[in-house]
Parts: sequence; C-alpha cells; structure tokens
Amino acid sequence: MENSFLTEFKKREYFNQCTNSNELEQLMNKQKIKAYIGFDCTAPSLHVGSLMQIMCLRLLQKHGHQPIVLLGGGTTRIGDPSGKEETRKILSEKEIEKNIKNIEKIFQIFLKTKNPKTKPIFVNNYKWLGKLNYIKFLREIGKHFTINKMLSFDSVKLRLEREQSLSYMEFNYMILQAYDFLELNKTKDCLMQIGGSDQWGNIVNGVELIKRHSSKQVFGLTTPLLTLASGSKMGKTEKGAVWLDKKLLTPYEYWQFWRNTDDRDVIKFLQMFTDLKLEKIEKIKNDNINQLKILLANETTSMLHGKIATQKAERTAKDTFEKKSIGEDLPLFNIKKKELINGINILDLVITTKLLTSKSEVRRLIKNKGIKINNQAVEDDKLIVTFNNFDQSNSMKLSHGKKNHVILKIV
RNA sequence: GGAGGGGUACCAAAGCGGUCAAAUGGGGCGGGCUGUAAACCCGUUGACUUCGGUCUUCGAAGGUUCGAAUCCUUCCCCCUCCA
Repeated sequence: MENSFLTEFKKREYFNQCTNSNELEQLMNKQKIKAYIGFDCTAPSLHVGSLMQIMCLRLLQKHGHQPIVLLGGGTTRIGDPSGKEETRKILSEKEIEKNIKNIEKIFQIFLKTKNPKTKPIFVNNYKWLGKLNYIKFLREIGKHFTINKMLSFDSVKLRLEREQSLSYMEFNYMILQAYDFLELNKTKDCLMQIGGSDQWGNIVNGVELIKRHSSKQVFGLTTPLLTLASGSKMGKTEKGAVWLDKKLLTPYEYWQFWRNTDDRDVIKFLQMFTDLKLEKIEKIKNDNINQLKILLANETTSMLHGKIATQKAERTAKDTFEKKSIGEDLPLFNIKKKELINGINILDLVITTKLLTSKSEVRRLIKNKGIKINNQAVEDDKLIVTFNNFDQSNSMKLSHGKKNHVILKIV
C-alpha cells in the first residue's frame, strides 16, 4: 500500500512517536479503525495550536478511518498537569459545558459528517468518569498502576523536583486519561489514541492499561510540538490566541495570520494545514513565496470559514495592501453626524476604535508617524477630525502601523 | 529546625538614601529598507496632561527621614547549604 494513513501522516510531518509503528501500519492497511483525540475544554474555543490535531482527524477520515472526538468534560474538571508549572484554575461545571458545546461546533466544520462510516463520534468522558465508583475503580484500574512508575513521569517529576505542589487530584489525571482510552476501547472498539508529544506519557499509560486489563493491543501516536522558524509557539501572537472561531477572530484576521507566515514555514504549513496534495506542493514549492502565502491563507481560511468569507478576506487584503484603499472586510465603526460637528480629537477617536488602549500610546505613535488617516500620517496629536477627513461615501480609514486598519463611517 | 541569598516594569537583570518612571539585554510597538517575510538600521516602551507638570509603580503592611526601590520593624513567598 503506497499511500496509507501512516505514510501520509509522516510525509505531512505530523509524526513524532508511535508505540508500534509497524504493527499499526499493518493493522490500518487491513482494516478501518477508530482512533481518538482528546481535547481540553478549559477555553471557550480552540486555537491554531490544536489545528494539527484536527488535521490528524481529517486525515483519518480521508483514509476511511473513523475519528472519535473526546471532549473532556470529566478530565477538564481535573486539569492535566503535563507541561504546566502551576495548578490550573478550576472551571465551573457550567463553563465547561458551554465550552464543550462551542468546541464541538468547530469539529462540525472541519470534519465530514455525512458518511456514516467515517463521521466523527463525539464523546464526553464525564459520562463515565462522573459516575465512577471509587472502590471499584481502585480495584479494577488502580491496581495496574504503580506509584513508582507514576512518579517517574515528566509531568509529575518536574513538579516534584521544583517542589511545586501537585495535588492528589492532578496526580490522578493520567490514570483517568488511561481509563478513557480503556473505556473507548471497550465501548467503541477504539484502537488508537493520537495526541501532542506532551501527551506521550498519558497515551502510553492507556495503551498499557488496556494490555493489562483486557489483553488487547492498541496504539498510541503523537505529533511533534510545532515550533516556528522564529522560535515562538504556534498560534500565539502578540495580540492573543489565533482562535478557530469567527466570533473571537474574524475571517479576515485569520486570513492575515496565515498570510503573515514566516517564509521558512510556508511549505511546512502547506503540508500540515491544507488539503493540497503533496505532489502538488512539491511542484509549486519554488513559486513566488507571496503567492504561496496567499494560497496558504486561502486554503486554511476556506477550510474554517468557507469560500465566500475567504474571497472577501483576500479582496480586503488586496484593497488594503496593494491598492491602499478601503477594504470592505476591515473592522467598521460608526460615527454619529452630531459628534462630528464639533469634531473629535484624534486621541479619543483612536481609543474608541480600540486600535489602541491608551492615549499616551497614541501620542507616542503619532510622534513616530504610526497613526494614519487615509494613508497620511497624522502629525499633530491635537488634530481634530471633522467631516473634511471623510470621503464622498462618508468613510475614513484610520490606521495604526501598516497592518491595523479601521474604517469609520458617518451615520 | 539551623545558616545564608533573594523578591525591581511583559521577561531577564542592574540600582542599594535625593540627579530613579528606574541602567542594560530580550520581547513588544512604530518608522526605514523590502515582499503584508527574514535580517539589518533608527525611534519608542507606566498613566493622564492645557506639554509647565500631575498621579501611580520596585513582594505586603507599617515606621525613620525634608526626601526611600534604597534604612528599620513585622509579615508573606522563593532559592541554596546544613540537620
């Protein structure tokens, strides 16, 4: 089999580690399997940091396998200590439920839901973790874990070494995650768990638990921690997380995020985050880098926000950056006619558009020629904006730097 | 439990009675170059300001002093060594 799930998985650079690569390959060539990924529900939505995991689920579908999406209502109530230096804050039940609903919508967009053989199965581990019987759990599951081994896991070891407290609750997280896998194996015949490289320990625990408890062979697969050419973490910009939710980040902003990818990351991102065939990427990889970035932005944005929103975003970018005119997708602010009669101070105006948050900062920017009205740098921080600054269609473009623009419209 | 060392802005780290809104580096932001990239160069980086200043900040609370990030007291937290 030339293009199996695993080969493509590796070619697209999703591969980090596998508990048993060869046997997994054989299994997946022989039959279609179910595999799961668990997602944390501490935030109201997911951001690009989870995108690689989502792409893994899509890849499963592409090869005829069925993804299980575990939204950890139960484990989110505990908090994964992996990679965390401090105890996480605990969320209320209500918040978690709300987050889960919201996050599920993201998967409805990214995954194909029609084909009954590959459509995603959504599960919430609170369903089984919520009603565990402590004594029974200790006897059936707890006996397979030794404290000696648990103490040796990085997530635990680090906290202990630094003498940071690790609550008993968090200490149990790995057991619960292992139990999730066991449960999914029993009830859904799930044979694989995928996760980020930081999940390796937790995943292996699940694989081993199933072996001991049910004498079944299952698999674990991890993706690498994605580091950008610039050395920073994927998905976090200065302005905050790059959310996969148009309420938290507009399609235009999402498009811009991809358009601004570092040159060195573009090909990698095309492989990882688009559906473009690898052969095609190979063919075009020496094309004009800016065209490739636009392609990347178009592919990723339409996957999440749809074709129409993507076209709008692209057009807005063109209008804004190439024609230096007013792009329709830029954030819009209405100004009342009344207010303009006496004019509005430039400082107040910038603050109301939320382009910046402090007047001192606006003053500084003006000094550095960083605030522009209709592409013209504002020279005086006492400038009063009036009707004269608006064009025939009652619009005015206000910019902070080259990339942050806002359209003001008189109503 | 005993002995030391330390908590300073987004982070790291200097300052150790006034000249400190606080050196320096990183990061951020803006400008230049360019390609909405990287690298590089320049500027900027508490808030408000009628641009004269004013207000708030150096772990917390008190105190000494004309004046404290700097000295004293108590408290909280962290690190290293010994037991």
